[in-house]
Amino acid sequence: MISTQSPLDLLVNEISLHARLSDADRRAVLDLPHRIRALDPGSYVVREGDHLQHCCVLVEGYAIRQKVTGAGARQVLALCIPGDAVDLQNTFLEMSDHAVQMLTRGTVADIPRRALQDLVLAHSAVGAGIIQMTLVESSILREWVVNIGRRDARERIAHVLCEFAVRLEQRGLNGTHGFELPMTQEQLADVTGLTPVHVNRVLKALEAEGLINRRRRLIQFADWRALQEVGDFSRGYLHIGDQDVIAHVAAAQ
Amino acid sequence: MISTQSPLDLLVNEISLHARLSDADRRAVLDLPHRIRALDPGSYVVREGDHLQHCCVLVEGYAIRQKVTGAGARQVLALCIPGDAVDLQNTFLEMSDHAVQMLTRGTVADIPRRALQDLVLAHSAVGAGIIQMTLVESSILREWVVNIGRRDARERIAHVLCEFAVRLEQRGLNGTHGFELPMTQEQLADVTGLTPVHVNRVLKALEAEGLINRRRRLIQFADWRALQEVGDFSRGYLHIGDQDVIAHVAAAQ
DNA sequence: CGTACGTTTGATCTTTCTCAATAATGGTGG
DNA sequence: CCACCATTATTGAGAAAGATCAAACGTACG
Repeated sequence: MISTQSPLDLLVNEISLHARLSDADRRAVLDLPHRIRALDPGSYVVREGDHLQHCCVLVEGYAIRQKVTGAGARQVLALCIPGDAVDLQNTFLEMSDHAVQMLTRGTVADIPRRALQDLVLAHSAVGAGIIQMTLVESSILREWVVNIGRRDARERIAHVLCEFAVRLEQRGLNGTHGFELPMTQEQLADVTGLTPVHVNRVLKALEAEGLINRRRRLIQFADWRALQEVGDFSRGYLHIGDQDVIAHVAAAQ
Repeated sequence: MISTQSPLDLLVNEISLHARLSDADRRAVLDLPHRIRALDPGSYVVREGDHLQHCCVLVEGYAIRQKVTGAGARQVLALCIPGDAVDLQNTFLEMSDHAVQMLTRGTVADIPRRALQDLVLAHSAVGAGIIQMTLVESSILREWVVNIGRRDARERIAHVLCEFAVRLEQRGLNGTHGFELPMTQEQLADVTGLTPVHVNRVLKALEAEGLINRRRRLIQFADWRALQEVGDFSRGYLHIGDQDVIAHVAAAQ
C-alpha cells in the first residue's frame, strides 16, 4: 500500500476493496487531477438534474443520496461514507437522476469526468474495480427494495441498522458493537419509507426488547445476533471480500 | 449495423443503445462463445446463491429478478426484457445475490464469464457500454425504491405501468398506447410491494377513472398523459438516449 | 368437461399515518 | 456562564390505507 497524504488515498483504498491494483494503477489514481471542496451539513454535493463535468469522491463526512417525489416526499437511496465515489452516474450518464446531500460537515474531491474516463480506459484493473463497485451498489439497492417492499417497520429498521453497522465496520468506522447513527430520526424515516413518528416508536420498542441501547444518536447493539434475525439481515448482498473475482482479470493484464 | 442471425445480435443492439461501437467491437461481441438454452415459464435462469461460470443474456421472452425474504415474501426487483444481460453480477461478483425467473417461455444465451471479462478488457467501448448499462439499471432501482417507499398504491401501479410501457416501446415491443402485461396480478403485487387483492382493486379503480382499459392482461392506455401524472412518472431516470456521453470515449480509442 | 390457476368481490382487522402537543437537546449571542 | 431559540425527539388519540381471510367466478388447458 502506497502511503501519501492525498485525499485520493481513500479512493484507492475503496477501489482496492474491489480489485487488486498494481502500483502503477494506484499511482494513476493518486495522480488524478482534483480539487478539494469543503461542505456544510445540509449542502448539496449534486442536485437532481445537474449536468456535472466532474465526479465527486466523498473524503470526509457522511452524505445521503435522495430523490423527492412530485408530491414532495423524500426518499433516501443510499448512505454515502468516506471513500464513496458519489456520482459515477455523472461520469457516464448525461444527467444526475438524484441528489446527494451532506449529512455532516465534510469534504469532497472533484475529479474532472474526462480524467476519470481516461483513467478507466488506460487502467483496466481500475475499470474492473469501478464496475464491481457499481454492481455492489446495485446489490444494496435491490436489498433496499426488498426491505421497503416486503418487511414491516420493525424489520426494516433493524435491517438498516445492521447494514449501516457492517458497512461502517468494513471501513474501520465504529462497528457492530455500536455506532453513531449519522442522521436524524426523520432522515431514518426517509431511508425506510416510514414516518418519523413511527420510526421513533419502533426504536423505542427495539430498545424495550433489549436489542439495542440508545443515548442520543449513539446506537449500542445489546444483542447483535438477535437484531440481525429480526432484520432478516445477512451480509451476503454487501459482497464484502468479492474482489478475488476480478483479481485474475487484473493479472491477465 | 451488421446483420446476422446470431442471438447475440440482441446484445449488440443493447450495448449500442449505450455506447457507439465500431465494427470490430460489434464483431467481437458477435463472436463471443455461447450456448443457447430454452426455458419454460417459471423456470429459473439463476438462483440466489448460485456461483455461476457464465453470464446469461435473455434472447426471447420475459423474466423477472426477485428476492425472497426470510419470512417467505417475494419482491420483484426488475422486469427483464430481451437483450438484457441478465446477470452481469455473476460475471464480476462471487455469488448471485438474487434469482432470475422466466415469466414466459423463452431462450437465453450463456456466455462464459471469462470470455465476457476478456472482451470488456480488449474492447473498452464495450466496457463503457456495460458500465453505462449497469448505471442505468441502478437508476431504475433507485426509482423503484422511491416508488415503493414514498408513493401510495395507486401512484405505484400507475408508475410501474408507465415504466414498462416506455421500456418496451424503446425496444420496439408494444408501446405507450397499450401493451400486454407480461405477469399476473400477483406478480405485479410483488413488483409494487402490495397484496394481489389490493392490486386488483387499484387496477379496477384506474379503469373506472378512465385511465386504462383492460382485457385480460392487455392494458390499453385510455389517457396516457393522465396516467403519467398519477404515477408521477417522468422518463428521465431511464436515461434513454444517453449514449452520447460515451461516444467521445469510444472515439478517443 | 373438469381441474388448476388467476381474477374479482366482500367483510373485517392491523399497521402505519396524521394531527397535535409537549419535552429534550444543542447551539448561539449576550 | 446563562437564557433563548431552533431543531429533534417523544407521546397520545384518532383516521386511513392496505392487509388478511374467505369465497365465488372465469377462463385456459389437458
